[in-house]
Order: sequence, then structure tokens, then C-alpha cells
Amino acid sequence: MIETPAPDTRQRILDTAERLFATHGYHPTSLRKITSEAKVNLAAVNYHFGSKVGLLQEVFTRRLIPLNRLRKDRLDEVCTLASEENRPPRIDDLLRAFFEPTVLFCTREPGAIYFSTLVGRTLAEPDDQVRNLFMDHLMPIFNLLLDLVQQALPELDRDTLFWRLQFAIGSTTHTMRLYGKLQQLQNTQTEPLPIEALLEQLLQFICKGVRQS
Amino acid sequence: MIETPAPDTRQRILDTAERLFATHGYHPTSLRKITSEAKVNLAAVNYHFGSKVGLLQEVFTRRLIPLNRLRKDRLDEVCTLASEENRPPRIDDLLRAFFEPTVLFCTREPGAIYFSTLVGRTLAEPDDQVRNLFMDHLMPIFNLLLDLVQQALPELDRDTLFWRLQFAIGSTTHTMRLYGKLQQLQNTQTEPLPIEALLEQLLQFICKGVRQS
DNA sequence: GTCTATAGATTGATAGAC
DNA sequence: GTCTATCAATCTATAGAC
Repeated sequence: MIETPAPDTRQRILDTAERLFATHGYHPTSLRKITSEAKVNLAAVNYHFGSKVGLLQEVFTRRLIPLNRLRKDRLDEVCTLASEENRPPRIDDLLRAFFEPTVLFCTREPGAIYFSTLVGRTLAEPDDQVRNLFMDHLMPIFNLLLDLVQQALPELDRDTLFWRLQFAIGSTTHTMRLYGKLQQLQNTQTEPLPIEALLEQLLQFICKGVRQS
Repeated sequence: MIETPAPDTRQRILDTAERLFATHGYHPTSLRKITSEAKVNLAAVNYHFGSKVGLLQEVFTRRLIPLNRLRKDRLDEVCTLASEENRPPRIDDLLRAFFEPTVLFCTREPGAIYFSTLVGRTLAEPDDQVRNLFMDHLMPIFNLLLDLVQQALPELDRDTLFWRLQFAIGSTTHTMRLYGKLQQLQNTQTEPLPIEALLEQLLQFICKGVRQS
């Protein structure tokens, strides 16, 4: 029945690496820490992923391909509905279609709790090699969003929209990092703000800022 | 006249470390890279700063003490004017008082070009030891801002304001990182958006989002 | 596919002469 | 205060037995 070459060694390495990269960063996390916590042999990483950066590559790809498909589907949905009604897409619908899957992905896909933290941190990663692995996945869908937002707000020039979307991305990634951190610290405090409520606050902030009206 | 113990070794180490930490990150930057580019001896870092993390500590402190004094003065100014006119401080004035020095600091203080990049990246630093060095400087001034914003918008609860200010900080730091990156790549393109113009766009975005009106 | 063992390079930090 | 030389630890990656 099962025909995957490695039973779960590969999976355990990916899960552990995702968590440690998110928690401590890429460079400070050694392969020894990953393999010892994943309870696999040190050499297994190089066997399955070729190198440390190859492992990171796969940590990204495993999550970003389904996430980007989700975002693409949501954006297409907004466009289809708009064209059926013979009007340009609405800006609020576009922003929700893009940012809602981004924020909620961690709760839908099991085990992706750490990935949202990793995403938020990778955008700020100083190392070009590491960040570019991520940008290769983000650029196409961001450019699609920019094109559609331009259709929704044709009176604004593209540079203005570019920066406003970047402001929105900055808010979102910072929020994802901070929310993950606060959940991690979660002491004897009252129950924290649920992620769905925080998302609504964030979307209100972003929509007001991008629309400017 | 000059009574500083080290002539300029200390300074050269700090300048070089600031640039390399901003460009490549803290962990991937070795003391050897720093000392060789600064043209000082490897042992000088441990002599002057005790350790690598002691050096980072000093890189932060050197810039953050004057920057925080600037932000504090601007916030006080807004409050003084408001109390003279017997009204609460205006939200837009408070946000400008806080974020304008933050963004423009790099152009005022000579040599601080790389520091703004470093700030933007450190907020996303996964390593707790590194990030906490920075948070110790940021927390007091952030709490002051939150208190004042609460006075300006008394009808909103503190948690809501906390998150809206975090959204604003996320936009700002992401923008500072990206702007630094784009300036660095600066190819044969047309002249880039001046930082003052970008600041105005950012402030518009933030004010709309925080006010929600 | 998994393991042990280790190569080969780099790191932060220090000792001690000057 | 600055230098050379080096220690001790850590790292990624690989070779080769099973």
C-alpha cells in the first residue's frame, strides 16, 4: 500500500526542522539539533535533502505550494464573481482573499502552527540565499494581487499601490510573529484573543489603509 | 583634548559590525569578518566589548539612546501643546511624533544608514537573546506611546489599541527593511522614491488604520 | 535506507609576548 | 592597547560498513 521510499524519517525531519527554524532561526539551528530531536541519524538529512539549505527549501515548498494554490483560488473566485456582475473586483474582497488564507493557514493545515512564525521571520531574513528561497514562492502571487488591486483602484498609480500592499504585508507578518510569540509565552493570563478575531482587526486596519477612504 | 581611551578602533569595530549585522544578520557574521573589514585585530573585539553579544549590545545602545530621547521629546512636545490648549493629544500628532524620528533617524544621524535596516530585522530576530537586547530599549517608549494613544482615543479599549499600534510597527519595520534593500539594489532605474515621500505615504496608511475613520 | 566515524573547515574566545 | 598563535568546541558534509 505504502510506496513512499522513507516511512516517516523524512516527515519527522521536516516537522522538527520547521519548528526549530521558526523558533531559533535558520543559521543558529544545527543539523545535529534537528536530527537528535527528530530521533533520526545525522546523515539522514544529507541523504534525503542533499544539504541544510536543501532541507529549508523543502520546508518552504511543502507548505507554500498548497497555500499559494489556496490564495490563487480565492483571488480567482473574487474575479469570477466580479466579472459575472460586470464590475471590477472590490478591494476589500481582494485583500481578504489574499490575507485570510495567509493568517488562517496555520489552523487549517495540521502541524503548520510553526510555519506561520517561520514565514513572518523569513521575510525579515538578512541572508539573501535563505530569503530568496521564500521570495521565489511569494513574488508571483504578490504580482497577481498587485494587478488585481490596480483594477479595483484604477485611479491610483502602481507605485502607490505597491507600497500600500507592502505596508499591509508588513502588518500581517509582524502580527503573525508576535501572535505566535504571545501564544508561546501564554502564562496564567486571561484567555488570549482568538486568531479569527485578530484577523478581523487586521483586515479592518489594512483595508482602511489601502483604500484611504 | 581627546580623552577617549581607544582612538578609533572601537568606533571602526562598531561601524563595521553595524553594517555587517544589518546586511547579513547577527549569527552568520563572524568576528573574523568584522575585524578584517574594520582592519583591526581579531582580539580587539573581546578586549573592547567582552564578547560577540557584548558588541551587539553596544551597537544597539549607541544608536537607541539618542533615538529614544528624540522620540520622547517629540511625544512630550505633542502633550505639552495639547495640555496648553486644554484638550487630549491628537492621534495623528502622536503617531507622527513616534514614527517620523524612527524612519528619518538614518538620514539625520551620520552613519546610521545601516542601523535602520538592522532595527527592522532585529524585531523579527528569532534568537531570544538577540531580540531581547533590542526589546529592552523599545518597550518603555512603546508603553508611553500606548498610554498617550489611549488618551487620544479614550473610547477604544487598550487591547484594540495595542494591536493597532503593533500593525503600525509591522508596516514601518517592513518598509524600512524593504527600502534599504531597494536602495542597495538600485540599478539603472529611474530615481527612487525619496524617504520623506515614502514616510508620508506610510503615515497616511498608519493614521487611517489606527483611527478607523 | 540507516548507521558509525570522521574529515575538513570555521567558529568564539584566550594566553602571553611586546 | 595591540599583536600572534592557538585552544576547544562546533559545524556541514561525506565515506564506507551493514
